[in-house]
Amino acid sequence: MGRSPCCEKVGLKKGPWTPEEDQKLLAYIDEHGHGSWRALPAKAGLQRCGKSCRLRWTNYLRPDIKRGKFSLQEEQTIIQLHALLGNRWSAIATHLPKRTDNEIKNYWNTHLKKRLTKMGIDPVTHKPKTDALSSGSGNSKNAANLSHMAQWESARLEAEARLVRESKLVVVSNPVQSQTQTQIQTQLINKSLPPPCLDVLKAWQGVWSKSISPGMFPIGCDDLESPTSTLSFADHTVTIPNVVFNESTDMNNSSTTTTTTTTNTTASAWLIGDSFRAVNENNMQLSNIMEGFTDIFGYSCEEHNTLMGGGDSLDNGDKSCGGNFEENNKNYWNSILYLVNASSSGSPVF
DNA sequence: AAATCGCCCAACCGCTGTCGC
DNA sequence: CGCGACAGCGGTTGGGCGATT
Repeated sequence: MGRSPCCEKVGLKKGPWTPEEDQKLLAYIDEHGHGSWRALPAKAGLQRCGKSCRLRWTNYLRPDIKRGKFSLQEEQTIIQLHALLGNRWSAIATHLPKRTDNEIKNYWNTHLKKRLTKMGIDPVTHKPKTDALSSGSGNSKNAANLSHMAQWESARLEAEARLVRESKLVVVSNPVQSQTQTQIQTQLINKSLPPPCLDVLKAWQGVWSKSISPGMFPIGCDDLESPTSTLSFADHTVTIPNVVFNESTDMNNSSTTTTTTTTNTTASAWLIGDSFRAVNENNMQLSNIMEGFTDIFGYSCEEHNTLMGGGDSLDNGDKSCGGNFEENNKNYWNSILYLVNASSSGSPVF
């Protein structure tokens, strides 16, 4: 690996860029394109290394960069994709037009990560923190089991993400196989594979319902405060296209169709909200947690029921906010798959 | 008003992957 | 195949700035 000497060269400037330098770089790229980054600084009359120029251009000067506050939908996308991809910021950035990987990384580290942590969710695994369980209930066996399950969940999630990616690749590259792949994809969705976190959340419910008495909450939730957002619920309502898979049960035909509808929802939001709600609907602190989720994901359970068409997809006798795990599962993957499908075909990830 | 603290984010560092010779 | 040059990526840093004491 020949590591370039780059900025180690004497006389090259480091640190913040001046408006004059920006102007030079912009003018040069505007006229010639960036070409070789290494050769650019000399040609553009800049006392910078090529790497610094590239970074300045890609993270700041590029004309198609959107700056400023992240929208709610962008936040949701980041959280969902981070659950799938981890810290692969460039991959995540390909799904957020006009946002740079650096910006997304910074936003995650300074905002989203903290908010999830504050709500008792591990920002790495996107699962409820298990230490909260052990310290809150004293049930170390359950906590250990959950920890174990979390590991399996992580492994499985990775495999599922890979499957989805591969499916996408095949769809793009091989139209003959694409139908089969879509079937696999659909089977994946319909086989009641719980969405990420769901197993743990279900178990978590069990632990909580057994061990938590009113007013007693795990560490990490005790000091939970309402997130700082001042948005109203109405403001939170966002439109997220929801891919719906309609699978034919005809085994000879095995046809699978995919249609796209638009609903005001995102599946993972009410999944998690549901799990929390199921623990103890009357607990005040729980409602704070729910507020937190509502703030992060954009709407409440009640909203979800309304938005999903009066609870048609959720009822089946279950009056809680979506007790239907299969439905949750489908919607979670629909949501992820929408992101996948919505991405450009040239995405390096999918 | 000054000092301190904490947050944010642009920029840097160092590693890996890719490509051409 | 091996090597070097280069681009790209993710982790980390540190300066600026607003909030708090």
